[in-house]
Amino acid sequence: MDSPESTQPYTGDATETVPVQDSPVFSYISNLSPIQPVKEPAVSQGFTGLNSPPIVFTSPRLNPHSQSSFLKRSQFPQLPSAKLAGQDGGRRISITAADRSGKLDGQLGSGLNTCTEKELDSSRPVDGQTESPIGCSDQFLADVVYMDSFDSNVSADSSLNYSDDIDQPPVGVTYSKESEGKLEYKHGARRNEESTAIAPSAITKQTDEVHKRGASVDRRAIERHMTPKDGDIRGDQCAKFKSNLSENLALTNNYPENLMTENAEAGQTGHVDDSSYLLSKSIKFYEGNENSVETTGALAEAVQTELQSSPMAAEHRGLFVRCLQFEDAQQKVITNRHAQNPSGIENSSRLLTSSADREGSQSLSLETPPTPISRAGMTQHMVYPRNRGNYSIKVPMPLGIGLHLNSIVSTMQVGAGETKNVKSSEKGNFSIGDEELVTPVSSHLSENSRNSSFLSASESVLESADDGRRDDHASMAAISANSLSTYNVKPLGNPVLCNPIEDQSTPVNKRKSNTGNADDAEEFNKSSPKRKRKKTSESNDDYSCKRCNCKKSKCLKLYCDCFAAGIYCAEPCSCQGCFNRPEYEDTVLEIRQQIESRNPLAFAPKIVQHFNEPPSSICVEEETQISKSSGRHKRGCNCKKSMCLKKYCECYQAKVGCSDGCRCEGCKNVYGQKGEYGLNKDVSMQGTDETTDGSFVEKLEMVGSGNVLYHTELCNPHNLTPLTPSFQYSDQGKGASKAWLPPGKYFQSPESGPTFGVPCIRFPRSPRNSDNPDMITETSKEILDLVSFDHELDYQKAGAVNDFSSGYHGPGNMELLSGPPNEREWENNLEVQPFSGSGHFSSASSLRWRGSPITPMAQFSGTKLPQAVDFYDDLHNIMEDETPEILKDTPNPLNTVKVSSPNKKRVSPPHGHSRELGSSSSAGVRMARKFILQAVPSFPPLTPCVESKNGGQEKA
DNA sequence: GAGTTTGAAACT
DNA sequence: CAGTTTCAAACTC
Repeated sequence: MDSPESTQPYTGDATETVPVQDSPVFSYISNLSPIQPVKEPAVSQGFTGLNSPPIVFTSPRLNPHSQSSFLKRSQFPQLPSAKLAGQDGGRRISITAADRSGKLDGQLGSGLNTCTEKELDSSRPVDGQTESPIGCSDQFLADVVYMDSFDSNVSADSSLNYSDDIDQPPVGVTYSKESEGKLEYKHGARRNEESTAIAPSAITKQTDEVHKRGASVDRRAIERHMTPKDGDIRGDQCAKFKSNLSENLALTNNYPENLMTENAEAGQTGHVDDSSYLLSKSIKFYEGNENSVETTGALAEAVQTELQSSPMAAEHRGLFVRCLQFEDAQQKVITNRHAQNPSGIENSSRLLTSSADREGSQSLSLETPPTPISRAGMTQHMVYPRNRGNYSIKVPMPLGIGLHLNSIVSTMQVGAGETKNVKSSEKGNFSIGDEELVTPVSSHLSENSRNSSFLSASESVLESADDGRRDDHASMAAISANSLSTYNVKPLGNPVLCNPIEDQSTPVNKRKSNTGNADDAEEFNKSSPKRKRKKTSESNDDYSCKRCNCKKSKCLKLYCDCFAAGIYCAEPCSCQGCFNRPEYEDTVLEIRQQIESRNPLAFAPKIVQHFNEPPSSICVEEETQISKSSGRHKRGCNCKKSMCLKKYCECYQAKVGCSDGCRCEGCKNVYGQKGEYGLNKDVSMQGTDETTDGSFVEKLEMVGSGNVLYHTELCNPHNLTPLTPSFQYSDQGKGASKAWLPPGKYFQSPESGPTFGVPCIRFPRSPRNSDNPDMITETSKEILDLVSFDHELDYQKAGAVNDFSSGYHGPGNMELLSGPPNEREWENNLEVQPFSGSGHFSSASSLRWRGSPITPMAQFSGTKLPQAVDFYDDLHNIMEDETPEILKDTPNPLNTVKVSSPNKKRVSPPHGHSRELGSSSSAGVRMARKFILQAVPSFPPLTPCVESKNGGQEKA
């Protein structure tokens, strides 16, 4: 692909790179617009302010070139302005362009705009934005696509947009209004640049008007555009987008001036819906929830296609790349949809795409249809959007970040093509179940219903899962497993992971009791959960994904397995009055935040893997071989009568042994009794005894290690913690960790990877991001370590090793930053698990972290989430290079979350340890902290990898 | 499928 | 933080 650089001259990014300035183009541009210099600062600020937005944008997968270009672009919006020269700022110009540009730009731009607005908001303390920084990150993500897609041109445009946004307080401030104006505005920006680059003079006129419009635009307008057809829109969008793109490109090349015009005319009409759709999405993100990313991804695909065919492709390489990233996912999704849901049901694309698709990471959201309600069946589990409030990322993360279990599931489903119809979601309209909740929800409802569609989970795939499918999905499952806690998706490789199908099926096993009751639930669940459940359950082993049967909790309490797992209730659920549905996204998020505020670890994966331990040792017990996984329950059980031999026991249910953290009486857990755990490993462990929550956990790593763990957690909603992507870090022991996780996994699946990948971090936790420890690469581990020590302290007691709940991070980070390192030695961690006398695990080894979507961190904008693929390298770069700065810069995410680091003990950073990370141990450590700060917060955000890379590259 | 048991989550 | 209540899953019949 072309390097952005090549395009740069074209766009006139002169500001960014010296070379560009030197270039004739630059000189030309400069001549055109004297003003340029002025804007530059603004633009740069915007980005900087954003913190890591740029990073976010970049997709992990992006090739370095593209990334670099991206960065440049972002940084140098000037060109456009310069072109416009006479005009005030790049803003107007871009705006006008938007008008003209029409849809294409609009689409791309929409994402961008939102982002910019958010950025503006973020930058402005005053603004009343309720949204968390995270939202911004999401936006950025969306934007990223846009930017990437257009190399030089785009970059310029993007830059313009940002600058504009920045300049314009009003828009940025009230993001609520954007609708049309934004669309146009945004869209225009990109095109403008293109056109402007060529024929700057033409553009300027309308800019003012456009700009005005944009400022005043109403979100409503956007929503309007998002009609039911939105679902279909996606498909159309792609096509339109492609066509437009191609046209634009052609025009641009030959007749730049014409391009503007055409776009304005044709593009607008044709794509209005799309753009609006995108816009709406972006808005949502902005608000904190939805991802525009998906949309953008779809667009990107289209663009890519276009590019490939078109001569211009070379120039737009960046775009192409992005498209590729999203492409797979989308395609899959689309394919699935069509195949399964002619109607255009959406998928919960958010989830990572099948592991098979590496690229898929993004795929997540791409597909989400605009349709308000549901996406058809796609995924059983929808993950919550993270952004709102603290929640980490939403969908945007297409790639990785945001994956929740649901997403994972969905993706798997999608990949398999198995997806079945979803229940209510498809219906489009469904009655809300609960009156009671309704009140609070109601307000959101309208919007949610519309928007929520993105999230809606469809389900069912699981059931269908045949064995064969399962295999295919296995990867998905793995991913999901990872994601459970974090978002990380595992790549296919793991057989261990539960099959998604199975997981889902599990629910069946669980209970049927209420099936018929739920009023609302029934509606939602029209599909007969029972059948499915039975099938799946039967076929599957004990584990299966359970579905809830809540009657009184509205599925908004941790009593609800679905809710606890960070997934939306789906068909299989027999819940009554369920509010844990995409339609009630806002409510769900709010409640979730509340819960997390009380207990940051609430959504953290319950099962953590002990770092040191081998993934699993197999012991024969009882009839079958029982694998005693190294995993342990985060908080431990409290069984008194079941002797930990029944599923009443969470440890047993998760198929993990009881640990010292358990308070059970008469433990006879076949997977490992209380006293047994840790004996082998560490002597230190013994001392710990039952620490309260968390202490024990710390030692453990997130799931990932053993197959058993994966299955259990992954499959079990409980285990899933999409929202809180936790990472785990395994630690220092790189080798050890690796052993667990096949490196290949990380890298291979882009899907998982990038976004989650790493680390994702769990995450990505999500999902939940990510969590698979396995997923984490060494680098990630390193990062994690760094982070971990920060967090560990706080978390240790919390026990939520994995979670990243925002709260934790915040405090944790704070402490780390300000605070001294700690007392504990990291070094010990690796091999020994240090439970320090305190009984807490040693931080180092445990590294865990979690990024909960919610975490304030997200606010940061996404920091960088490492992504699977290049992620590793990037991390190094980041760690060493920029990351720290960014982290520093970024405001601390403090969160609302309370931190309770129970222990508040601090672990000393692994001075000695510093992993290999960059080679520089000490430096690495430092870096790590910084990195962590950002990373953690932003965790959900998304495309860590890219950012990291970029950062590293840039510095380089 | 109804009812009971169990233990986590939530509440006080 | 401990005790109690609420809740839903697990289990039994």
